[in-house]
Amino acid sequence: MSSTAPSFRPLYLQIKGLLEASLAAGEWRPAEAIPSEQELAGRFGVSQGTVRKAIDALAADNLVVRRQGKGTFVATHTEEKASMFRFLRIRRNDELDVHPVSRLLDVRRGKAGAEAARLLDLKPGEPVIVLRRVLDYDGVPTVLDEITLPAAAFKGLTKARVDAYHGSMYSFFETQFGVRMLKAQERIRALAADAATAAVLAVEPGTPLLSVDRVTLTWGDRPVEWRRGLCTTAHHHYLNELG
Amino acid sequence: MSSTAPSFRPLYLQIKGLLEASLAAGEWRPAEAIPSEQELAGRFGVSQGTVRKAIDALAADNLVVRRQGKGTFVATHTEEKASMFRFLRIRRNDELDVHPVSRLLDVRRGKAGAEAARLLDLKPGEPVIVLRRVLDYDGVPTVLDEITLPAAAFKGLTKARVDAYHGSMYSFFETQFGVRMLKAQERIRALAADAATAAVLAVEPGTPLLSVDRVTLTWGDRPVEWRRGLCTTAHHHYLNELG
DNA sequence: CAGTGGTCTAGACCACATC
DNA sequence: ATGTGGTCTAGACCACTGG
Repeated sequence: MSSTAPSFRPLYLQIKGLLEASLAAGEWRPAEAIPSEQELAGRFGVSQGTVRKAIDALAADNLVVRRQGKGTFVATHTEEKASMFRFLRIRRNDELDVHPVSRLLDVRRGKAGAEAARLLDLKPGEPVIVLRRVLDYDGVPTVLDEITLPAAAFKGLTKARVDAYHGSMYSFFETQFGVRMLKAQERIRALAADAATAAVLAVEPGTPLLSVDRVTLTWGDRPVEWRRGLCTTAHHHYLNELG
Repeated sequence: MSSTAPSFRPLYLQIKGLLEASLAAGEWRPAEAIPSEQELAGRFGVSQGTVRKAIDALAADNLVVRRQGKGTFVATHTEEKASMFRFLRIRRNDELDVHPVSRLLDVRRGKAGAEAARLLDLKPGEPVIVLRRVLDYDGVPTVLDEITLPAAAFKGLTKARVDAYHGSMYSFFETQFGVRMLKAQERIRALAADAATAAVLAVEPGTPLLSVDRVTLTWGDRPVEWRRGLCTTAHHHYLNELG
């Protein structure tokens, strides 16, 4: 049915690329259903099986969620109840899946330093927004996060708006600014707590902490968040499953 | 063609289970080709497409490697040139993919303590083997590993045999003892270097170190290795990609 | 009931490796 | 030339959801 492939990629990967482009362009909003496999097959002039393989690949990338009997939906950070742990790797040592409570300390505007510029692909001096917050696990301060965002993508972000929002940070970014976090890279080191950090986390200065540097990417592998988390590990740890 | 499904799982998952059982039983040796899709389809009385889906799932689990034009092969730790980084997450800060050199310090036999017994699913006091080694990156000692193994699964393991072997630890375990490492869980904490560790890693006592506790599983999710790695993070970090 | 995704089949053809 | 995995198709039927 289809015209012969112009490029040298399998047809289903070309279809996947087209669907990705539509997703990135916001043709279907988060949590919305995309057209049925039959309809897409007709639109692209390929068989349903080929569309199916394309959508399977999108689902494997967490871009889309299949629900039998209902349809295929654009993935969202808002309604990820169980899979919220995809971007939340800190666990209690006893493995209880307790959700932390976030306490926002402050929101500041400033200019990108050398490191922020490099990691966020900005020029030094471009405007950034820096959020600081503490994650409490069972009331115990455990993680101090410093979140650096390119101001251009988050116009109008204020402490009041964050405080007013109920839900995860990534749900906030997605619903309020249309910035969807797709994947991330984390680099982990150990360092000694400085005085200020020690005070916030209620530990002795010099206590070894986990330092988790995360760069988060959106469509087109564009970095849109740099986050440094400092974590006490007396009662918690960072969990990683190696498939 | 096939008799109707006796259990209530999709046919391709049942086929996958059968293939897994054959793999676990060693019906095909590591690096060996498994039968072709056509032959397996005939053997199980299903279509080739169904066998394909089963094998796709096995490949996604890293149990098997597909090679177009050649066949499908039992995965092995021996010939993983690029993907050796699947179980090696420590990188240089400048991102150069330098392979470390392993220096084996000693091999001791002992009895499982409470922690080893719990993690390896043994009774306290059952015999274990403990290897200690240092990983040098560019000649700089960076990681001190303490590897605890259930002695029952590694009969005849001696320092001389490890020293004589050329290749990765997991390749050694696989080829010499038939123990294949399939997946692992890592729990990461920060702690201060004690005097002995500091000496080995050439840092000051009290220096913050990354502590990586890994429990590695073989067929049937049976734990067969507990490894604690202590890592300096002045020039290296632990890398994790979040899909 | 109709519509969706999920499974299974059978067959055709393509791409790659080997002899 | 042959055999392998990889893609694509068309159609049948199953399982689930919701009116």
